[in-house]
Order: sequence, then C-alpha cells, then structure tokens
Amino acid sequence: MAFYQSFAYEASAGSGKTFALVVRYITLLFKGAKPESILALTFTNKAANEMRERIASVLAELEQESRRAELEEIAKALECSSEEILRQKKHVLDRYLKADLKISTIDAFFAQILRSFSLHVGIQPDFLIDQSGNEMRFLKEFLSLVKTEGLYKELVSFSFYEDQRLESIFALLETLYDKDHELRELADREGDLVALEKKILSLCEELYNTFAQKEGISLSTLKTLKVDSMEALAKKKWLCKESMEYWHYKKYYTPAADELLMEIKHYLHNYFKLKEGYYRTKYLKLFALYKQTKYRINRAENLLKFSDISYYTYQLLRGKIENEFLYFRLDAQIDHLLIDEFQDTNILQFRVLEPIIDEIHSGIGTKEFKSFFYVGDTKQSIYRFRGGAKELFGYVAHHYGVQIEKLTTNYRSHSQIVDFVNATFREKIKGYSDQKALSSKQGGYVRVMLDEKVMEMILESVGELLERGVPSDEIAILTFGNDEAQEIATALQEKFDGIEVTTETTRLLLHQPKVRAVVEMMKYLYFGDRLFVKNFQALIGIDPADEIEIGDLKSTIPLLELAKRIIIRFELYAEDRELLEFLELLGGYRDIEQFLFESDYIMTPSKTKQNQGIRLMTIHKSKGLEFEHLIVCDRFRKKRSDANPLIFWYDEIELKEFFIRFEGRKCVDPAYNEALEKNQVLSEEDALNLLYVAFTRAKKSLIVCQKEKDSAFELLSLQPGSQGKLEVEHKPKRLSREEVFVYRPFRVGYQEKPKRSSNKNVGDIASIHFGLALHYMLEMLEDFTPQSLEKAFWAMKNRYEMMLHEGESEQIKQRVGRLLSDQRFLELVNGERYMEQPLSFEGEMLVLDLLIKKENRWVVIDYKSSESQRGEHIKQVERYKRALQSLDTQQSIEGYLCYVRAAEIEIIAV
DNA sequence: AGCGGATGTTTTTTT
DNA sequence: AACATCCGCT
Repeated sequence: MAFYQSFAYEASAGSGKTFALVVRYITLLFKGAKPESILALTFTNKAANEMRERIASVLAELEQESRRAELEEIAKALECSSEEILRQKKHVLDRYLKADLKISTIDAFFAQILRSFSLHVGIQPDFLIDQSGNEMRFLKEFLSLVKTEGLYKELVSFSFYEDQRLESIFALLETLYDKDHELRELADREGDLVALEKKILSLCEELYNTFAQKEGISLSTLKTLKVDSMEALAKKKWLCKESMEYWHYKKYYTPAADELLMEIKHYLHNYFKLKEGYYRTKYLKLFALYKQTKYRINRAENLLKFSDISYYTYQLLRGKIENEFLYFRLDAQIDHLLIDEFQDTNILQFRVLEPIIDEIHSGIGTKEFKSFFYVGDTKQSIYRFRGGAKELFGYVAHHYGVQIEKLTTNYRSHSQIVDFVNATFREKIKGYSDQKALSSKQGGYVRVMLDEKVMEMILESVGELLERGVPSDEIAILTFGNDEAQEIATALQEKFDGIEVTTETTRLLLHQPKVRAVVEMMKYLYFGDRLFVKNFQALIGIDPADEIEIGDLKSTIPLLELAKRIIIRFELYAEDRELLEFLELLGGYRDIEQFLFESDYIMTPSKTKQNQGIRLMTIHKSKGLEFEHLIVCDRFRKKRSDANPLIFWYDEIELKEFFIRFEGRKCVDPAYNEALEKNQVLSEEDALNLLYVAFTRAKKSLIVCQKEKDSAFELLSLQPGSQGKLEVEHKPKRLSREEVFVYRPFRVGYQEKPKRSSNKNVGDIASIHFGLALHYMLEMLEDFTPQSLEKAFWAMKNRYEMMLHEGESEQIKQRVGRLLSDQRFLELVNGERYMEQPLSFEGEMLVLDLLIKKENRWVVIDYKSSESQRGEHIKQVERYKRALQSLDTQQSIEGYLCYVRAAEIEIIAV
C-alpha cells in the first residue's frame, strides 16, 4: 500500500496493531525521518518498551526470514525494493540506537514536558509522580481551607441534603478538574427558590384535592397522591406520566388533574434549573478552593498526580509556551506523531496534543515531510469512566482528513474463537465487521457454561484443563473485579493443592515476602511496636518466639541506607531481584515517613515474579495481553450503577452543557433526560466492549462461565455448549545447555531512569546539587560534539538552575566543555555508547555512567566531580568491572575514573 | 394473579 | 440507580 501522511488503522483485537505501528515507525525512518522527530505515544509503559524493543529487533533482523512480513510491508510503503532497504539498514539502525527516542506513554511524555517548563507554572522540575491514590493529606487541607473560607457549612449541608457522601463530592470535583479547560463561566440564574417550592407544593395539594373529594377512592390510592415535601414529590411515579388517566386514578380522573400535572411539571422544571444554578455557583466556589488546595499541596510536597500533570501541561501548551519553544527544549521538532490505543485517549490529553497535531497537519501537502498516524479500536474502548473518548477516533479522522483502513485478519486466535467472537458481537456492536482467522490457525475450542454457581464452574473448568495436560502457566482467568480475582485465587489454592496462582496483588512488589519483611522492620523502627518484629521474623523464617537483636538500626538513617542495612544485617540479599527492585523503588521516596504512609498504596508490580502458574486478573488489566487458554468469569455480585452527580452533555468531543443530577428531574426536563439517556447508552457500549476485550484475549481455548441470574453476559444471549476441540500441545521440556552468556546492554534509547541514591551528608546541599547538575549534564550529552554540549547545557540549566548558586551552571558548562576537548577522553569514548546503564550484580543495583563497546572490549567510565573519596571511587569502578566481566566472559573490560575538575581533566585507569 | 408504589439493600474498572 | 420484596387494590 502507498504511504499516506495522515493515516489510521482501525485494528480489531489481535489484528496486528503493534506490527502496524512498528512498520509505520520503521518506514518513517527509511523515509529519512530522524528518530528524535518521531513522537510515538502508547497507553502503558509496557507497550512503550515493547515498541521500542521491537523496532530495534525488527530492524536488526530485517534480512531474516522471520521478518519477511515486515520487510515486505515496508517495501510496499516505500515503493522500493527489499535490497534497497537492506542496503540502508545499518545506517538506519545505527541512528535509531543512538537517538534520544520519543517513544513513551502519553503521561510520561507530558511529565517530560512539564519537567522542562515546570517553572512556568510554579512547579519544581524534580517533582515526583504520586500513583498512590492516597487522598488523606489532601482531604485534611482542603477541609481546613473550606472552613477558613466559610464554605464548610455549605459543604456539609449540601452533602447532607443531597444525600451525598463527602467522597462523592470529591469524585465530582476531580471530574471537574479534568474538564476545567472546557468549563465556561456560567450565568447566574435569578429567582426565589423558596417561593417556587411553595407554589409547587400548593399545586400538589390542589391535585390531591381533585381526587380527595371523589367518592369511593381508596385510602392507599389517595396516599400515593399526598405530597408534603419536594423530596416526596421527586419520588412519585405519576410525575413521569403524561396523564393521570391510568391505574386506580383512572376512575376518578378529570381533565383538570392533567392540567395541574402539566403545571407542576412546568414549575418543577424551573425549580430544578434554579436549584442547579444555585449549586453550580457553590460547586464552582468549592472547585476554586479545590484547585487552590491542589496547587498548594503540589508545590509543598513537590508531588503530582497524573491528573495534575495533564492539567499543568495543558496550561503550558495551550497558552504559556509556543510549539517552537517546546521543540527547542525537546531538542527536536516533532514532525511525526504516532498514537496507539487512540480510542482510550481522553479529551484533555487530545487537547494538549492538538497544537502539535495542528502543526503537523498544516505541513502535510507541503514539501516538508510530516505525518500523523494512529491506531485503535472503538470496540475496545473501556476507559470512559476515566475520560477515554472513543468519539475522538472518528472526530479526528474527519477533522484532519485522515485516511482510515480496517485490519481484518486475526493473527492471535484460532478459528473457533474468531468465529465465536464474530457471531457473538456481529449484531451487538455498531459497525462490527467480521474478522478472518489465519489458515494456519484452524481449530480451537470454545465453551459456554451456564450454572447457578460461578465458582464451581471455574474450579471445574480449571480442573479439566489441568487434567488434559494444559500447563498451569498457560491458563488465565479474567474477572470483573479485583476482589473476585482474589477469591478465585484462594479457592483454587484450596482445591488444587499447592498450585501456583498469580494475581495482581501477589505480583505487587511490596507483597513479596522478603520485601514485606524489610517493610515490617521499617515499621517497627518507625512506630516502635514489637508486633512488627514478630511479623518480620515470621516472614524470614525465624521462629517468632525467639528474640532477635536489632542492633544499631534506627529510623533516622536515610531511607535507602536503612533498607540496605536491614538487608545486610539479616542476610536477606542472596541475589534477590525483588529486593533490588525494592531498593530502586525506595529511591523515589524522600524519607521513611513518606514511604510508610504511602506503602499501602504502592501498586508497583514486581518485574521478576510473572507468568508463574495460573494468571488471574481483571479484564481491564488484561487489555493488550493474550493467553493460550482463557476462562472468563461472570460477576459474583451485581453491577453498581453510575451515580455521578454531574451529567455531561457532549456533542462528539465538545462539552456543550452539564447538568446536576436531581431525583425526579428526568420526568420534567427533556434536555436533561436526553443527556442522561445518552450517557447510559455510552455506558452500555462500554460494558459490551469490555466483554469483547475479554473474549478476544484467548488464543487456543475460551471458556465462559455464565451465571443463570444477573449475568454480565446476558446482553450477548450466548448459547450454552461447546464448539471445537481442546487441543493440548505437549511441548518437550527444554534442556538446559551450557551457554556462553554475552552481555547485551538492555536499554535502548532514553527511558525514565532509576533515581540515584543520595546517601551523602545532608550538610552540604549546595555541593550535592552542583555534583548532580554536573552529572546530569554529562548524562544528557548525546554524543560528544559541541552541539550536544549546548543541548545538554540547556537541559541541565533548565532542571537545576533553581538549585544552583549564581554562575555555577556556567562553571559546569566550562568543565564539561573542557572534557569534550580532551583528546584522551574522546579516544576512549569512541565506540557504541550506552549512558546510565543499569546493571545488577551480587545483590546490588549498579548504574554505569558511561559504557562503551569497542571492537573487542568494554570500557566503563565513571564521572566524578571531586576526589574527596578517591579510594571509594576506585573500589566502585573495580566493582563495575567485575560486574561486567561476570556478564560477558568473552571480552576484556577496562575501567576509568574521570575527574571533571575546574582546572583540568584527569583520567585514571583502574 | 398482576400491577403500582413505597421501602430497604447492595454496590467496579485505573495510566 | 437497580433490584428484591412487601403491601394494597382491582
């Protein structure tokens, strides 16, 4: 296919979305685009890493048979021969590997922008990102601000009268935060609410009286007409009727009753409007305080949530800074934009990106080379509750004249599953088009079970799979909620003695036994409760009855250092990767207090513990994954309905109006009712999409466990029974053979780096900042040319200027400049370079400043700014050498210390 | 028996 | 908000 500059794929599940993205990216490279100018945005970090790595490996293996499909696609898009492409390959790959890649999640990209310009919005560039979901601190401060501003009474009375919990008001304020950019000033609505209320109640009494005088009317019928408060009126069923000529009222009905009903509706409509106006002003006042509190706490704690990052980035890109300035700081103009999972992009994120898209769009059709590309699948849009707007897919295509193409071949699932999915969703999802299975993937197995008890069905199907010889790590179970997954995990372990089960919780880093042990010890040191020591003992296998010596461990020791001492003292390390990951995580926390108070909310999964045993997770978590044998479980409990007090009325992606939800309002306000119904339709579409996502994760077999009553699958009207055959491949166990391990640096391009440990004396903050800034600038050097010196200087200045004394940034630049003119240094760094290369060795995480791959040796260089601890420095480099040697036994290793001093550069071989 | 109405109970997903 | 359940009326 020819190359379109504006192009999008509608990529159904398993249709080769990543393939398409990778091919597009590589095509751009061959068309001459610089990697720095291509911004590729994904939905998860995992997807970003996968893309980064897959581009590298496809490029590296382009001439191999296994990459023929990619090569052919690229050749088609470039309209040239494969030979021509292979001829350019080395050059393109080289450039890619050396580049400062812009492949990341949208959030990470925004965070990067915000770091570059944070001072423009009053935030420090070294802010931390808070994923904890812990709102306590915020709540406290917000409430105290609300009190001092005299709005506390309103907040309490409001939540009381409207029967809303404080929590839900927060949820609502958070929703507003996300839509702040779309909220316009609202005109005050004038009117006397109390008078209107009286009027309505008197009309209700009149209505009551028209029936009360009638003979023979029963007491209970009459009681249903009795209204003594607005709340009671809102609950009446007759309010929603067009006429009173129905049910028991029919017999006693007169046209006067309908007139009164209409009149009540009319006034009630106005009443709600007025009340809405009143609450909107209150809400917006509270919202102003909310924003104020957020800003204050963000600054005080230097801790931002994802929503804050989008919020500030919007302010930056939609007002404070021009594209040109942005590109300058990003070190490259963005000419090409690729977006993955576009259906889950939220409107705020899109608005932030809009100026970039606009600029690309205006360059298309000129002689500049620019392009815009996205992939997604509206059928897989399941994040509406979080602001994801599938409407963007069509809107953007229309607005920018993007060519859309559908991918119709399924490369993931076997034919029985593909057929089943087609048959199930064909009539249900709007615009569904059938997928075709590969001819090489015929067969497969689908079973729909129907029973009263979900758990029993699950246990039965797992039992069957295991009996048929399916290895447990090829089985995955998907649930609607996290707690359901937990329940199933427990039940499985009970029934199948000793079976391994991995849930999202057991995968959490802080749930790994050794990590938990260290945390328990920290808790003891901080809180002083001996119970924590007992927990600690139990976790590391010491009889809790024994008394252990804690020694000189104290909570005042810097966090990372403390963790290390605990590990060493109780001999926990022994090559434990989980503890390494834990130490890396701790680097992101300021002190023991901050860490312990947030520890319950730290959702970082362990990278080590994965794919062991049966995998259990929610459908949301499973997105983008695939499993050989899949069981999809019904809900255990009923679904909770959406009770958001605000109803937003969107026309495509533009917010037109928002309503406040009041009971009974839908009976009297057609516009409100329409908005309500539209939201409901969208929610139902999301629920359907969720099922689509669930079923399409399966590769070889799919088992659906459906409840008889209240099933989440009800809307699909599935037929119980099975299709196809369960085929189990008996793979021979791989024999381990002696292998010479050749070390390959695993980081490609730029990624968020692990925080450096700062176990230095707190006394000399200024010199620490100086050292850090110098290091940072060295780290930012792309190559060692004068141009990169300028770029790195700006990057450093932008990040550290606030923390440095006057003139210090110039001194740093001078030092680095001197380094770049040092002949011996330039000779040493000539080769394939890796900056800030992380490495684990003997239970420690090492970060190499600079690693160079030469013809037949490795060179590792460690920068230092002062020689106060030269002995330590030498030991450190020796350690690096040993670490590398253990990974690559084939080649020789050289280590150097490089002192970047003001007067001269000193390089010592170690 | 079948319906309208009132009342009480239950209740997610996350970069 | 959506059910389940009970009550009263035809």
